[in-house]
Amino acid sequence: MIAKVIVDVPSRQTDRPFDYEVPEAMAGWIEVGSRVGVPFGGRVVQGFVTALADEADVDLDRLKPVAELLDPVPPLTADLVALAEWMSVKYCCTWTAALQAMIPAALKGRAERYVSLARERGREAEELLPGELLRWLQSRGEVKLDALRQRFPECAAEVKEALRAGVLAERSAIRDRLSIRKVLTVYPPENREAARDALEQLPARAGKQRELLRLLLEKDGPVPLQALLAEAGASAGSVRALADRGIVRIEETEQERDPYAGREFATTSPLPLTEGQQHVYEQIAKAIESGEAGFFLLHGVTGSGKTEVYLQAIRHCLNQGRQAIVLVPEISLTPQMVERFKGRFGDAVAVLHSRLSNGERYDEWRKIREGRVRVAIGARSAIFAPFPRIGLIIMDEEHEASYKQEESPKYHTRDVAIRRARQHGAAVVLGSATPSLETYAAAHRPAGEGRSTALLPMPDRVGGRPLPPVEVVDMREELRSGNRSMFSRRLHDALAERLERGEQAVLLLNRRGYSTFVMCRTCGYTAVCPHCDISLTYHQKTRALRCHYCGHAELAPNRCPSCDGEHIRFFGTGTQRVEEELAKLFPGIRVIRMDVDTTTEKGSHEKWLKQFGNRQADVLLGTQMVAKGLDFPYVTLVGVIAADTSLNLPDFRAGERTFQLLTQVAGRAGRHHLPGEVVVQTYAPEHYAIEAAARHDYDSFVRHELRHRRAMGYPPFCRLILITMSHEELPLLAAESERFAEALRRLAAGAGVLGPLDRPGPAAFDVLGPVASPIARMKDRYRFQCMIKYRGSVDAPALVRQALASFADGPARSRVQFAVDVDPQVIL
DNA sequence: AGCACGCCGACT
DNA sequence: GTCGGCGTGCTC
Repeated sequence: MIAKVIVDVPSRQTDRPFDYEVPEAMAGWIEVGSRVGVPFGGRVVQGFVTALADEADVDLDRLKPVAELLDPVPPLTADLVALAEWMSVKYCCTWTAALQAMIPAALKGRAERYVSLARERGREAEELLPGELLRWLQSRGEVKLDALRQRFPECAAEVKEALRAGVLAERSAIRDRLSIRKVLTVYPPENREAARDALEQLPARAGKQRELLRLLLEKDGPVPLQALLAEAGASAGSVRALADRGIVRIEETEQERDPYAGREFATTSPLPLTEGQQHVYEQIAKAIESGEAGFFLLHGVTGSGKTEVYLQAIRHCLNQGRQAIVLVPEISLTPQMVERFKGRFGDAVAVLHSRLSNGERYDEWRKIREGRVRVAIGARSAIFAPFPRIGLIIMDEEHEASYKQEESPKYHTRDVAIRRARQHGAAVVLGSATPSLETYAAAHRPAGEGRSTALLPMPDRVGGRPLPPVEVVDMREELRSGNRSMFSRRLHDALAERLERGEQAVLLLNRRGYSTFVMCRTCGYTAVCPHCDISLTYHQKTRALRCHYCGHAELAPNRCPSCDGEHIRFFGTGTQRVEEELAKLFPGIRVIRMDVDTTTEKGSHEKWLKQFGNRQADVLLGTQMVAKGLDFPYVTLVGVIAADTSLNLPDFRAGERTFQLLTQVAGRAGRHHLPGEVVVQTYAPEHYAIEAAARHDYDSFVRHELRHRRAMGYPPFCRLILITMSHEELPLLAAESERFAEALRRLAAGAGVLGPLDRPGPAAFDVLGPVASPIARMKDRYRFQCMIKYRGSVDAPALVRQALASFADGPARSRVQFAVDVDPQVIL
């Protein structure tokens, strides 16, 4: 039998299946999706089996056998292997990169090399190797090559020679980054009578052993060694002594790292659905029952009770014997959200989010793979949950930019979800109060043009509570009337009122555009990274200037390096300044500040929210992360400090992002019995994104925005591919990128689709550029980019792949690096 | 990505 | 005259 294996070597040249012979002993175990170690170019690398075949494509004498099978249960299912191939085609990435994105980091194995003395070569070994090294090897048998290198760094030449001569035998194997956590567990004696006798017979001076045994006899099952020691105040030696007497047993057992262990989740039962919810639920339920893929846009205002619909749809899906995936943006995977799902489905839920350690994430993932849970809830990578029969995929806050992965493979979770649903005949529910324009367009497209997405509107809030009134404050007006503070009089008064009434406020600092750079007020000098064309950001904690892109760090200067002036200013994180201002205006005010600085620590996010929920603070101040999914009954005021900072970004989605953020944060106020209000400060009160957000008017926003997008030729009226090219030498890069753009145009012309978007005909393909990238240099490499705009039935990724292929060869020294971003979400 | 094979400068 | 620099090319 032959296994086709994609090896984990991320290069375009090796990104195709290689053939290996399957040894007899593995035949019954190896499957499509198995992770294997295979000899490749003189070492063992990790790979995934993508197919099994009877015959090889190469000469049999070139075939090598699979060296090892790494897991008894394949980590990937066959449909995931196929999905990875689809991703590599659609996103112009390697197949192996797509496969790697599907498994937890703990399984990203690295080859480890072992050496031992070859048998019957003792004499030669004595000649070649220093005596000390030889004796070390003899006493240990097989050792890790790394360990040997560390122990005898000066013997490199001798060891190499011995390896070459075959005097030292070498073996390599893939080792997981992390094994299943093993805990030593103490098993109490099974025969209580005998144990009691043993207790009597323990020597009088073995006090600790006596104590331990007595404790153990009170338990009715095995006890983790560490817990027992802590309880008895004993050392491991005394337990070992008991074990040596044959009274107790110590064994290694696997332990689950359950991050939610020991937490009680109040069980919740289904709430009665409103008429609107019921209608939506029935449509989704019908789609699940049909067993065919179905797509829905659940367009529901904040507070319309989408989550309850999700929960009941999932219940229905589970009742059909199928599994469900719930996707949420990382930032809104709050404890509140998790509690709701755990409360409804208990232990049938696995939770995957970025705050888990690698080990915890691996354990949650194994629950999925081994069929111990039936619901997976998590951020974008949860779309790869290895379930066998998915019935429902829910994608909450569908418009969130974080669903696009910004590293290769640069996939969009929405597209992958739709593809996976097709494979499983599952229903996809995209939920949002502010759907992305792409999804909105898909749901309003006439039937028969592309995928058909059914629109499920939920325009009413549960309980009929009105959306909070939004007041827009013109900050230019404030300035004109002499208020130079960052708080308008209106927001100031509203805050004072909450403090007086003992209610709470959420303040959002739209931090995009606010940076933390350093500038000299005398000469205008700003600190920039020596390797990248980008300002350095200031980190107050370490007083360091740091580059976000390459990690370069330096100490912040006290005087201006350029003019030696003293007026060098650090523009601290925006939230810090707001916090200071609040303390000045309202002495004694209790503020919780949530931004990257205060939430990096594990669990800190949860801690702050809990404090705020317990009303231990008056104000929750933060960036984007306070806008999403929070639900606190005493929040009656939401303030947005500067609504338009994100409006002026040079990105065609700036308006859409601003509208979404404002709508979302406004939804945080007055969710319960106390009525809420929202104050939005801006320098552009007449902008349609701000006006529409203030009126809670999605339709009006979309009409404006679509008109704008059509005029400018942007999605959803076309699609984009951004290609970034980089090289150390600018002239070479300029010439090569020009050549690449030409190659693309030639290919498109050959396919008969080259031309601007307004070109007549069913398809168009336009190549803009090359131009210098917005970040023109990164990690000492210059960067140029081409933007492709296309519409209609063009296989644009295929054209890009073809063009790329012709640039793969040529002198390696002068090879330009290409990065392809299909459907880019951030154009900066 | 590694690792080996292959052609030109500073050493025993 | 050799050791080793890393430039190119292949890996079932």
